[in-house]
Amino acid sequence: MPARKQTKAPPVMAEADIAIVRIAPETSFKNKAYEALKEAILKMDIYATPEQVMLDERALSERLGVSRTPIREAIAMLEQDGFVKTVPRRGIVVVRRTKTEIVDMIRAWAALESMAARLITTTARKKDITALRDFFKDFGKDRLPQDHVEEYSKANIAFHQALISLSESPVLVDLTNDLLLHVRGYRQLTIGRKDRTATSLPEHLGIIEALEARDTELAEKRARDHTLGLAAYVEAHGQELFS
Amino acid sequence: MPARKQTKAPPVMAEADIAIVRIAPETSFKNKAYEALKEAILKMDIYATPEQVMLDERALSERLGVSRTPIREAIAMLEQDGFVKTVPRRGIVVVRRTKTEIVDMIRAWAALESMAARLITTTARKKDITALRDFFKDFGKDRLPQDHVEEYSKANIAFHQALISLSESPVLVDLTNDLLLHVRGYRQLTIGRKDRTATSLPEHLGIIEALEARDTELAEKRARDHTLGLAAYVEAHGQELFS
DNA sequence: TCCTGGTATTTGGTATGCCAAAAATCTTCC
DNA sequence: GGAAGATTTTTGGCATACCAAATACCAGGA
Repeated sequence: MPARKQTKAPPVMAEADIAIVRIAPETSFKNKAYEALKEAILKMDIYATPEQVMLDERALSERLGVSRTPIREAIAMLEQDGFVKTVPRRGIVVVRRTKTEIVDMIRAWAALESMAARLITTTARKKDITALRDFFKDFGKDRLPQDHVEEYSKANIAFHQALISLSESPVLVDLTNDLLLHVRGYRQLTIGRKDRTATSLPEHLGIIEALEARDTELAEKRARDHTLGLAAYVEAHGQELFS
Repeated sequence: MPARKQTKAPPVMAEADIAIVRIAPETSFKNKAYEALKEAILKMDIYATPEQVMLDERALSERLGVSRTPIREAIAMLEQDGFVKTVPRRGIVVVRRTKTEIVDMIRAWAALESMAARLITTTARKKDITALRDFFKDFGKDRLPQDHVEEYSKANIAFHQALISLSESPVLVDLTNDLLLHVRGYRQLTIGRKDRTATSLPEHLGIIEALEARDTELAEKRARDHTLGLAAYVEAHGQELFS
């Protein structure tokens, strides 16, 4: 049996020199494809176009410069996430949610966030809670949220995510983020549009106050009612937002 | 170019005769593998063995009689579910949850279930709510739950799932089921063991009563507190249950 | 012109084979 | 006998080829 030639130079370097960077698993193509496709799907406004958006394995593999195999694995993952649905010999379709489904998701979000609020009152540090106000420091009497809907919407999302994070519950954080990704698919519904924006800020501050006061029940209720309010809003005014 | 021979007989049948059965997409190997592996993982007691359980793509493909491709796709899906974690050139390991993680999951479960309870008070039919009692009809003064822990545990799970279903919220149902699958991994913790079993039944009945009374706040509170009680129990007595 | 049979093409599903990194095993030299 | 080093084996990652079902497309006939 012929010996395999060795081209690798002997490692003469000194050990334990710099903090080992964990070698960076250099994400596989599968994961890269997953991230790329996920971002692409989230970026596009799937509710804007009349006909459903389809994906093509081969086209994607060419665009991303990899074979179909990792693409298919990425698609399988996206399907688990509910972003995509592959129909046997038809194609891969980007899932469009109905108004009912979105409302349903927002309710679940409300449930998770109210639990987060509950937990926060018992574990979070005062300064971290107070820091939540910073998300809205750019808004006030002289700069109304309803006059900067886009910007306020971003602050809104950031606030909610920061809030959940304070619960220090990975499960709540992950589940909520997943839901948020789906809900945010609706561009037009920038998380409570102009008319809701006005009441949004005071409610947020109310939540923060309850958290600071360590009033578990009140914080939970306010967090829940706030998000349920959004659900009700979408349910009532959602017609025009959906196809 | 040679013509492809046609073996299909011409369909001379009368249309609109029998209800077309939609052909049944005959789940792909990928999905079959997913289901099979998922069930296998849930069936095994991963917390019983000292060393972590590993899966081998090739071995699995042989066992299931399919190639590695569908197996890998199934693995990718299971990884999304959090049941499995594949380490690049090491292997595929069945994820073991820590006590903290389980407690965290139960809290999320509590959040979702309390929201379900809330919704139920406003939408469910009286008879459906009352039917929830049936799950415990085999237990009473003469047949205490704590004397039939295994059986009661099954009724327990069934009750909770039926409860959530009554909310008619697919999102709540799906999210809860996913969490349940992970939580149930702990065989030893048969969802509140003997000592908790005693208080479990009355609490369940309390939830049902609140639902029947359409007392939204109370139902929510009872549902939440009941499950949070389990979380607290696991957090307090979980040491001996985990490695 | 429009329908019809049928072929070509498209598309996801699956099987295989090879690669490189790691780990396991074996060699060899001190 | 032990340890460093080379080799084999294992294992997941990826590319490729082929299949069958579904569809698109096209020619021929009423």
